[in-house]
Amino acid sequence: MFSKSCEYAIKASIFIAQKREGVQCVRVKEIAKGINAPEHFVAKILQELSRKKVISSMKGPNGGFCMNEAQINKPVLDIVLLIDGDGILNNCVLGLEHCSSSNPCPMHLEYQKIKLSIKNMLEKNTIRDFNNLLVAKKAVLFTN
Amino acid sequence: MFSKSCEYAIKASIFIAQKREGVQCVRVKEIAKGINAPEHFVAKILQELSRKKVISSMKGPNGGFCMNEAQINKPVLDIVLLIDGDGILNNCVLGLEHCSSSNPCPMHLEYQKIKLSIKNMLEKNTIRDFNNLLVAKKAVLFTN
DNA sequence: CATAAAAATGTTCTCAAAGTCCTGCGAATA
DNA sequence: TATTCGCAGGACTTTGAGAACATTTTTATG
Repeated sequence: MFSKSCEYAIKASIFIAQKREGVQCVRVKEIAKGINAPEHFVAKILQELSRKKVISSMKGPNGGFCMNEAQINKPVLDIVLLIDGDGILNNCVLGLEHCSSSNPCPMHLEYQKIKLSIKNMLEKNTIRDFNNLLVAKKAVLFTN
Repeated sequence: MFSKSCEYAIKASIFIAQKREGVQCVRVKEIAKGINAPEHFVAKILQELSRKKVISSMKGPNGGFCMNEAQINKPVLDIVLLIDGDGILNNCVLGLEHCSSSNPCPMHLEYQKIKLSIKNMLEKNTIRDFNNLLVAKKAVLFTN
């Protein structure tokens, strides 16, 4: 479904939202541990998210990554589009180059419904929504 | 969604179902052309499908691949499970090793619905269903 | 101002999936 | 029974995502 990068991006964002108390920043190392992901790889993804203003960053001592209210309230779709592009919403399920309702592959019509429900789900759920589940101990970000 | 192998497997199966008039076989070369895929790679996938009885094969002159009635009436899910495994139905959307309703990732509940609709779609649609669209000229297997 | 901490940047390494190539073997038919 | 066509299947190459490493830049603070 998502690329590894995108999985990490989503998990990292939720993790930052969760740890963010006040304006405090979270360091890469802590994030990587918290979501059980390779540190350097996560660092690179966070840079990308930061450059595109999906999250914020502070250099220097006590620096790290953080999110403001507006960022926390963004739909998860924003992250997905940024990291994986819109392929998940547009690509043909059978890999045809030009597959559309006017020139569909055999599975197009059926798969269109799936894509819509995916889009819907990613649009209506924000980082905050998923973070709330975490805070309420109704979900976890990593397992052993 | 699917691996390239799986895309080719589905397209090839639909193509064979479509070309199959009577008991005639379709050669690899023709299949590869018809679904716009690398011939040798398709050959390998078709061997796999044939070994697992999802399609049939005939050696020698006028040989090739074909499908009987029972095979054509199988749900597409059979092919997907054979080539890609059940990951598409079971894997965690955020890549957690042990993600379940009793120990869910934040997106688990929402994504569960998507997975169910995918399973449903792949179960209720047979090769024949998709082939029918092709025959009715309401779909194509490759584009330029 | 010096120093240390942490993000930013860019390069390189690794590995599995995708794709290609090659040779052997079996079946059909003239 | 020999010849031809096409499957069987292993081995190899390519490609790109994922991951690790090294260096630079920025900033807080003593």
